[in-house]
Amino acid sequence: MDDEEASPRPKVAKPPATRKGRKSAEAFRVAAADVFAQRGFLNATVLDIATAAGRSPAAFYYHFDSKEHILLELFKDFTQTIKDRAQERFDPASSPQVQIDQMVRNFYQTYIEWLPVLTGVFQLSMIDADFREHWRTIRVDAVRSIRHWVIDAQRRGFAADLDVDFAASALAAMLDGFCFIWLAHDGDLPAVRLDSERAQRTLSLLCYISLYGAIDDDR
Amino acid sequence: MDDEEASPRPKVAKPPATRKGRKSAEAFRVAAADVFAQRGFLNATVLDIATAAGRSPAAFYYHFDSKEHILLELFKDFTQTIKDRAQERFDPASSPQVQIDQMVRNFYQTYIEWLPVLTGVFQLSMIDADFREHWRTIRVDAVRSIRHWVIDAQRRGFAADLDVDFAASALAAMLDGFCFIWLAHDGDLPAVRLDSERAQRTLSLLCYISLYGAIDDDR
Amino acid sequence: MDDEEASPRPKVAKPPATRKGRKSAEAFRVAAADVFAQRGFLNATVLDIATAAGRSPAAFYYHFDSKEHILLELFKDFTQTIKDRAQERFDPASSPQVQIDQMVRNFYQTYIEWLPVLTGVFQLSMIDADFREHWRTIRVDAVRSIRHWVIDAQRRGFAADLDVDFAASALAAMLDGFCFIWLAHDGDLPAVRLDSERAQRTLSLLCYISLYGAIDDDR
Amino acid sequence: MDDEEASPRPKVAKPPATRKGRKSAEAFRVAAADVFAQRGFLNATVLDIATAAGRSPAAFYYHFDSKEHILLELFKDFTQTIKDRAQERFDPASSPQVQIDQMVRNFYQTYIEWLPVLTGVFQLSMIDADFREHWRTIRVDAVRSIRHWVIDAQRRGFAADLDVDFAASALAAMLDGFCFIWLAHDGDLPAVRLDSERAQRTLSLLCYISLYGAIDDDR
DNA sequence: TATGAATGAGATTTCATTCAT
DNA sequence: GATGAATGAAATCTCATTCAT
Repeated sequence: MDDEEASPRPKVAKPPATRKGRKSAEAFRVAAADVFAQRGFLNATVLDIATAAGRSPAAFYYHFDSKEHILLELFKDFTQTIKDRAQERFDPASSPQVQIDQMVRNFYQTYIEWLPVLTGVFQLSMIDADFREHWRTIRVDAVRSIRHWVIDAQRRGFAADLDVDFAASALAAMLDGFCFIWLAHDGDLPAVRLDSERAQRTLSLLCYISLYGAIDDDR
Repeated sequence: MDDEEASPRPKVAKPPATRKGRKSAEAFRVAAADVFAQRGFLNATVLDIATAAGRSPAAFYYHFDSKEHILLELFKDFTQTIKDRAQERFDPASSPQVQIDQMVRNFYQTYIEWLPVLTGVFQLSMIDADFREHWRTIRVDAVRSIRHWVIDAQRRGFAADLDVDFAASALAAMLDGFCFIWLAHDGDLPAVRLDSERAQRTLSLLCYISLYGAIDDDR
Repeated sequence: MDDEEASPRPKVAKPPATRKGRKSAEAFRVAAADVFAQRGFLNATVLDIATAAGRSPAAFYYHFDSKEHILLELFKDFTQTIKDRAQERFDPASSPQVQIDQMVRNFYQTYIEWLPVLTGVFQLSMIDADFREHWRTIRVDAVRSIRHWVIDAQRRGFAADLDVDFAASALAAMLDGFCFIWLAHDGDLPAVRLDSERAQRTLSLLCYISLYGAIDDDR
Repeated sequence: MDDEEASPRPKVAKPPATRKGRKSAEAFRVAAADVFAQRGFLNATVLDIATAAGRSPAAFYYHFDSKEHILLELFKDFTQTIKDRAQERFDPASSPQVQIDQMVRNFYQTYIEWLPVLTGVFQLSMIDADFREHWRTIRVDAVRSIRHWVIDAQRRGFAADLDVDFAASALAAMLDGFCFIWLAHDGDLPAVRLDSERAQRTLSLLCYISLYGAIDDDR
């Protein structure tokens, strides 16, 4: 007689086979995103999600392995979407300023759209090493894009004094942090309300100027 | 993200009366910062802290009301220190670039020094509405300072197109986010190691150029 | 920030420090043995044990790691007792028949005394590889003793055709199985009630005769 | 060990009507035996069995009332087989030694053949009162046969000092226990590997000698 | 007959926090 | 001041079993 340790039941994540199943899994996905958005991933319980989905906790475990796993799935949806979009929206003919502007707005919109997933992954990244890695992969994409801007700017004779990597990382942090504060939370300044158009324009300008603006040496 | 806790906590933190008491409370403070730094606030347990302090969990509750409260106390130490420093380090005679540089480096150094507290408050801000407020107060200081830079720059005829509030918030997010990623975690780019001097210089430059660099109108 | 995986909290089993603690741990031990005896180890829950001990389930986990661990501790008590006794009760001067008789009765009495532990370990051995090993160690002691009888008998010209190892194992299985059936359960024959004296005598005789062929009346 | 379940189960097992149904039920039977052998009855889940049968858990419940019931059915198969064989293999003309030898070998072979069922019933007997009874019926057959040997031996002037019932039970326990340890598990002595021929011979001899005092070489 | 999906009931375990000493 | 011991309240997860199709 062997043991449970000897041959652990392999839990294979199989996709739902029937329409009912697909509907249910989808209901859980939606509910999870909702709950994550409202309570935050760390505060959310499987019971919360199941209740929001109008299903039992046990049903949750029929479809997903754990709270972490459903987040992971949402995250996969996210990365896939990002990948698909990346190829569409790129217009190499336009000027750097336009390109930067497009990218910034793109980032901003995506952040809004995927808020629960992004904040969820971020929260979990504080606790779990695997998700720290996932979080990094999200960032790295943005950082690399921006890195190209910096290199581009330097080729054209600007931004010579900037360290390419740190500058890219810093600007990515700016976009990321700004979106987090204003979209996931309520911003930092008590009296100020978010005006998305102004916000995107400002972010876009900051990126562009910081790369293509010249230092005034006659200060 | 909303929260739910509302029960009033009648306990008042009493300052330690004896030398032994003071020593113990201090040991807990140090231990808490250590543990928060190592495991993160959310992962840390009171037992962890007590063990690190060489004391019992029950003793912890003699000195502090809860895990949250000791973080709060550390946080108060932090705000006090910041306030004290703010008055020292300000040199109104120097040029904007120098002022910005000093402020950025100051921010960076403070971040290093208070890492456990800052990340702790940040983590807890994800879960607890009160701490979300505390977190905001940390940020607001930085944002306000930077806001003055922006206004200054605009007075001198630069950065006209930037929204004052959003620009300030964005630059603060840049500093904050960059420090978090590179000081609390390992940065975003796999192969790149942190060079604090270059990093600070780049951050400083980005802030300055983004405010005082001119847009190239002949794009 | 490290992770829970990186440095799992080491749960060291420390012996109770105060009288209260010792009393409590002992209460759990007794309760566990009771419950194991009544419901069987596999059916028993931590809640059962805690209730029987007049304590909370959480208190159980203060003293022991798991249901398995408390059984392990009881089992350690058992092995220790066995070891201690083994040295007392051995009289090398007496005849084989007497020695065998003593050993059989010893085995029988020990079985009665440690019934809950022995059946518990046995039950768990069906499911858990580690406990299968523990169970084996219990048996091996008996088997080795009996093995010496067989060798002795063969030296004296008896039992020549028996395989030493299998004979020893078989006789041990007889003692073991008989005790299990009649002491842990109700025996096999519906109408027959246990008479311990006759039972021990019969077991003793079976062992002796099967090795020496006949009863030595002049012992 | 007491039990608690008392609720009446009104379901009646219906024999499969179609060929497909029979095939399926049979597949479950085979799979169950396999799984019980591999994981042990207590560790086995209905899902395991269904998976092994290449069917769904729900289908299992179409054919059988519960995990216990399929074991019960296997067990019935076993008892039937035993009954059938009992009448074949008995040769009243041969000597006691030969009869005992045949019976021992018969027992040993049957044990091998029905291992999953026997260990399953045994395991369940630890938890469930009904199955304790079933287990007893398995044993009782063997015990009664052996009881006849003892009475026979006593009639011929041997084994006078043995208690008939306990002796029979003890010898049955020896066969049973030995087979369990060496066939279901890996035996007790680390270095020793099972040699079925020697094992059967030794068991047979032990039974015979313990009753008749010596081997009759002129049999 | 068969299945994917669903569920109730329970067991384990953790942890912040309190209490008696 | 300090501690060992204790606990309530949760959260996670498993599994036998049922149900709609």
